[in-house]
Amino acid sequence: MQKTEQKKVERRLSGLRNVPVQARASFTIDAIIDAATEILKTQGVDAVTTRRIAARAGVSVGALYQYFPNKEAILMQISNRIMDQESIEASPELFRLNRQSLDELLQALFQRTVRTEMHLLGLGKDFYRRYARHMQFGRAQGLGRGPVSSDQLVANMAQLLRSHAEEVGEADTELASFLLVRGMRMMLATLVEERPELLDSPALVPMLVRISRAMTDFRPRSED
Amino acid sequence: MQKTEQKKVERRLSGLRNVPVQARASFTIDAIIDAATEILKTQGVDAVTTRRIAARAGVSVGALYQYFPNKEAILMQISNRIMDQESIEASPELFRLNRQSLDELLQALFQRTVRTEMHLLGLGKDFYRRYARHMQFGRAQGLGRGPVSSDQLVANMAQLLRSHAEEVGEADTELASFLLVRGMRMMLATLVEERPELLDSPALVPMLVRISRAMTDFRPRSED
DNA sequence: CCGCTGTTCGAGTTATTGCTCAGATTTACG
DNA sequence: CGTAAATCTGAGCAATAACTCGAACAGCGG
Repeated sequence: MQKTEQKKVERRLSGLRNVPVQARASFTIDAIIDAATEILKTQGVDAVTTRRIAARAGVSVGALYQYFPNKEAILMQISNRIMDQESIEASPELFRLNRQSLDELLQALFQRTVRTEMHLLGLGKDFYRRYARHMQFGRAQGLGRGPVSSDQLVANMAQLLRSHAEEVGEADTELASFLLVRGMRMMLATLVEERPELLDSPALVPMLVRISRAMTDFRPRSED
Repeated sequence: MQKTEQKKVERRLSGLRNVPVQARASFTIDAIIDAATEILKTQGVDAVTTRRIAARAGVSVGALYQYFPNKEAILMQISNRIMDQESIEASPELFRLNRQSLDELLQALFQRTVRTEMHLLGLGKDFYRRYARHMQFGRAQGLGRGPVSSDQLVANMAQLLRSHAEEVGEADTELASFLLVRGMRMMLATLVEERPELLDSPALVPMLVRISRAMTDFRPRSED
């Protein structure tokens, strides 16, 4: 009883069905994820079936369902792993820039975003659209420590904007932070997906900075 | 032979398998689309099966495959119809603003975009993500007459920007127009999808105008 | 009213899928 | 070495899907 309850809680957190206790089980899980990723890359989402995953991973279908409640969970796990990995890599840099120039922080954030989206897109367009793109970050991409949802990230950005009030002014910080975090991500994602060659334009970074300013700078315009 | 070739061409253009010549066939096609739309709205994409569509439309599966090469084509047709309809509605207004203020044109464009995305999202999130969101406009949303692809729309915007050179300056107009057309659409789509309540913020429209300026205004900054 | 073409029918074909479960196998550990 | 827990097996179940095709039916020009 006690143990079953415990497992349920852990399942919630990890997205797994059973938590592996022996080493070989962890290998199996990795093999499954790797196999699924491989099939995804080479044959597309629709080719990712439980049978094929099992075959490629060198295990049986049963083993697969020992740890994943369903096929979707595997695809999501792939997305999550990449996002987690990328945001862990990005965290130190962003944290370092946290209390410094807002522009620099945002630039770094955008650069990381592009990296992540390219990585995810590399796993195939269909997968990207159905699973990766809309997935929210489960952990912080910066600005904080510990697990942080995408909503939380928006909230953190709002607070950051308020703390930079002197160079930002006052207005709808909620809207601004949402567009800054989610909107810009989608914008960059579209760029990555449809016109990757434009990423090399020297005009891009300055433009992004200006867009960020347009989102954050609420001070009355001198020119108007 | 001649006729078969002709049909192939028409299929390409309309996305249909056979072109209806009698009136009842057109009714059937409409009934199919309507039925599919209804199921989509009430039960989600995965519930949209050929059998169910046929049943609800009061026809047989065979009739369905007479006109649509496969199920996807039906879903796409739904997307396309909405986009076509919306852009036809929008065309006069945008054309009228074409040679006037750039800001006003863009504002109108964004407003229309929000409308369209809300309409599409109303058909369900999964459908929106899998079929609608990434679909490019098959016809002009404005700025021109006749069928215009999304790429063409970007090109038109680029030209428009160049024609407004005096208030725009010179730089990467290609990047700017892409972000203005596609990027902004995705940004607004995200807003519509995730935080529709922010659409009512009085800060939104001014912010969008400022963002557009940040994308288009390449003149050297006086403050820098 | 004939005959031709466009249209509709819907049972049947083919295929595959996600997932279960009873039992075999491996590991941990006293 | 023995036993209980963890792990793995894979044939088989149940479900349902997309799509075909030969035959029936309806509209229309002559």
